[in-house]
Amino acid sequence: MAVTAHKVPTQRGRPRSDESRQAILRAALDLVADVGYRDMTVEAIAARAGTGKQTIYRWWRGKADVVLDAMTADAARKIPVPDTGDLRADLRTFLDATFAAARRPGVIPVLRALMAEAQLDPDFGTAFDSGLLQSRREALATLLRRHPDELRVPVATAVETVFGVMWYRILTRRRRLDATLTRELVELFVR
Amino acid sequence: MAVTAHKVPTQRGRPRSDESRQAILRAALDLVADVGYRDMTVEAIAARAGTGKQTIYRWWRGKADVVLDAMTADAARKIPVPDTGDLRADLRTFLDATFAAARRPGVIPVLRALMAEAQLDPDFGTAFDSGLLQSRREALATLLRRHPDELRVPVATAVETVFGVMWYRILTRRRRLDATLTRELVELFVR
Amino acid sequence: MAVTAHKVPTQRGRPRSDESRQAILRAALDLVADVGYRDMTVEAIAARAGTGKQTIYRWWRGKADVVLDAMTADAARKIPVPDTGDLRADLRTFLDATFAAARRPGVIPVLRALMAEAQLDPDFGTAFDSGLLQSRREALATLLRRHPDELRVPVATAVETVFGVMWYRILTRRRRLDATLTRELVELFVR
Amino acid sequence: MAVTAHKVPTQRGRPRSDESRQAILRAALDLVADVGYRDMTVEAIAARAGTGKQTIYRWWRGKADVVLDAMTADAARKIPVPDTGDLRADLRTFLDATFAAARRPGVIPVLRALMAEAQLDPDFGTAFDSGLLQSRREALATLLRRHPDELRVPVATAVETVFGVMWYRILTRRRRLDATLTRELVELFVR
DNA sequence: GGCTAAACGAGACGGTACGTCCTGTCTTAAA
DNA sequence: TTTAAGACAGGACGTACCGTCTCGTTTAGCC
Repeated sequence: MAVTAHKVPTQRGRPRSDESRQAILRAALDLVADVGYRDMTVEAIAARAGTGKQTIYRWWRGKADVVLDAMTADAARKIPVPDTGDLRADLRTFLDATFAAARRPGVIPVLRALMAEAQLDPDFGTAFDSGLLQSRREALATLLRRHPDELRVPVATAVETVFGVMWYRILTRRRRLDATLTRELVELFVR
Repeated sequence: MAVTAHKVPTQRGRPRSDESRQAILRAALDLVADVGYRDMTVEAIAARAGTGKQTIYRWWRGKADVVLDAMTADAARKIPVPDTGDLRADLRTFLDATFAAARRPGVIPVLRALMAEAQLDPDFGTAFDSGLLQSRREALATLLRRHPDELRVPVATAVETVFGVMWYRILTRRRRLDATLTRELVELFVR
Repeated sequence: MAVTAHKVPTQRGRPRSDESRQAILRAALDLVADVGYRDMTVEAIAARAGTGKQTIYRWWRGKADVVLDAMTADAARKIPVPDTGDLRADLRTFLDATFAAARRPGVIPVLRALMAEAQLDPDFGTAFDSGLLQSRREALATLLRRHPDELRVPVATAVETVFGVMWYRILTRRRRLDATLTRELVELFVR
Repeated sequence: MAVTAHKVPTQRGRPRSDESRQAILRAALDLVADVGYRDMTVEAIAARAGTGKQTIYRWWRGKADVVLDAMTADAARKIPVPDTGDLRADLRTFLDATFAAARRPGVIPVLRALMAEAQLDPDFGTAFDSGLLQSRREALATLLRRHPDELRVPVATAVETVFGVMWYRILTRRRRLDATLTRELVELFVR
């Protein structure tokens, strides 16, 4: 077989600095915690990261994109979809893990900021929904679809309701996402 | 001696112009519809209303406050809390009316903007939650508390879940708030 | 002779408050001293005088007018034009008195403010020149005109030169207006 | 080793735009002529120059500074100090040139504005006096100091008196600065 | 090792809105 | 009719960021 190198144009010029990239993501998360998302500016991110503003605009579309990237990059957020054959147990496991992830320090302010930005910037809203939100919905839907007969409502409705109450508590800073809520939701949805 | 000496401090100076007030509220709603909440500025509200900026800042804390006021002032938003003794019927009536109010033209963009602002501005968030949101929760809670034994979950959880799924659909611009959702929710919560 | 009241139309309504008038003039002078003419506002004058802004605008055209009024009202500023027959003596007396008046506390800042305003506001400039400045020039001209032959330059030039050096020192906050200057000027102009 | 290690700190960032600088100075002079110094705003300068307001505030302290810069930058204002050995001739030459410079179109309104601002803003006053005014005084003092015995008054007094009458005519918009005044002043000061 | 090219930091740029301040006018009740 | 009070439309202030640009510098692959 012929070896055609024509497809990789061997990038020229100085490569992207991963050091800067990480400093920016780190600075963004720090600033959300320090001054809040609203008062965090691209200039402040650049200043704290020790980079130029242009470096941020070169790789992201704005501060919302940076924060979303920082959040997504956090690999520890992976939540497994259990499959023991027992819907109640699987659902309980999934919800406990989901809520635990949201309770990790610093996560809720970021989620609130991202959801807010999604309302204000249509493009970001689309990206946010079809990215982070959709992946969560898919995970839960996959779990629920294995036992459709045991549910009191269609899978799609169940998914929106579960994440609905979760986001409602996050956005209104009301009650915690804890085991009690898990128990109540399991009881609610499973026949 | 008779009671009523309770000081009416004889207002001094030129009274507030109700004409300006209404022009401002109107301009704000128009602008949300025209350019979106994010791109609406206090300057633009003042310009369209034919007032000075100072008149806005004198009576409101910022554009979010104006929009909230404009929305709240709309008296047609009153949703009655039915009490026929039949939980399913009452709940169905209440949800249908609630969803219908939300579906009125121009309402959803405003709700999205207010919820976004509530995330970005802590003070506004508090005002928004303990105002508009709380009044809705109270209404539904009042309805549900009449039949605690027929619910699968505590009243508080039911309330948050119902408004959770409603807001989730609003914020993610997903499926409509319609009779189907009403039916599913009634089935879900009522034993 | 008959007493006909027809010429005094017996003014109706509340008479002008002289108390307010004096409070305003006083407040204006105080404020020039406290914060400087530039940072003195009509609002501040009204506030310090305990009057409404309208009362100021009803009787004066702006803060410059108030200050000019306050300065002019100060009757102690009257400078006599001596006439002993001795030009040198008369001139010396006049200049000493003129310089002494200018040296009184608080006078120079006010003069500087008025001359500045005269540059910025053409109307005020005209009023200022044909009022305060002109009366001073007339006084000196009257004095000098009695001895035209003893002067090295025409009266008009002498007048402008004398007040020129006086104002130059005032406006540039340079050397004091004192007896040395008087002596030098007398020597300069009188043959 | 050779001397010259004296750190030229390798300028960083985008260099100042000389195009913008000149556009701003030009716009300022135009506006003084068009609407007068008082009604000229920084915003209008920026608008006419096609720059941002920040660019003005980055390099000048306000409109007075800009106008002073524009006036000073005009190199044609250089007035030589003649030295023929003949005081009367030298003085006449100097004064004629000085007055001619002041009579150039557009100059007097600017001078009046600057002197006014010098009264209102203490910092600007200091800068103005120790800059433009001082350099003029020095020039004339240099000329006069060569012939102290021929003067009727001390050099310092003569200087202040000459510029005094000049400024008095400028500020009161009275008689022109012309050859007649030159002749009279020479006659006045030179023994 | 020199050359080309992209990314980098720095920071000035044109622009926009901010929230404040003051102007001069007005509208009220009280004197 | 004037007064104190204070709201009003208007408009400039000086600041803060936006997103873009233009510098000199750095770091890579290629010849």
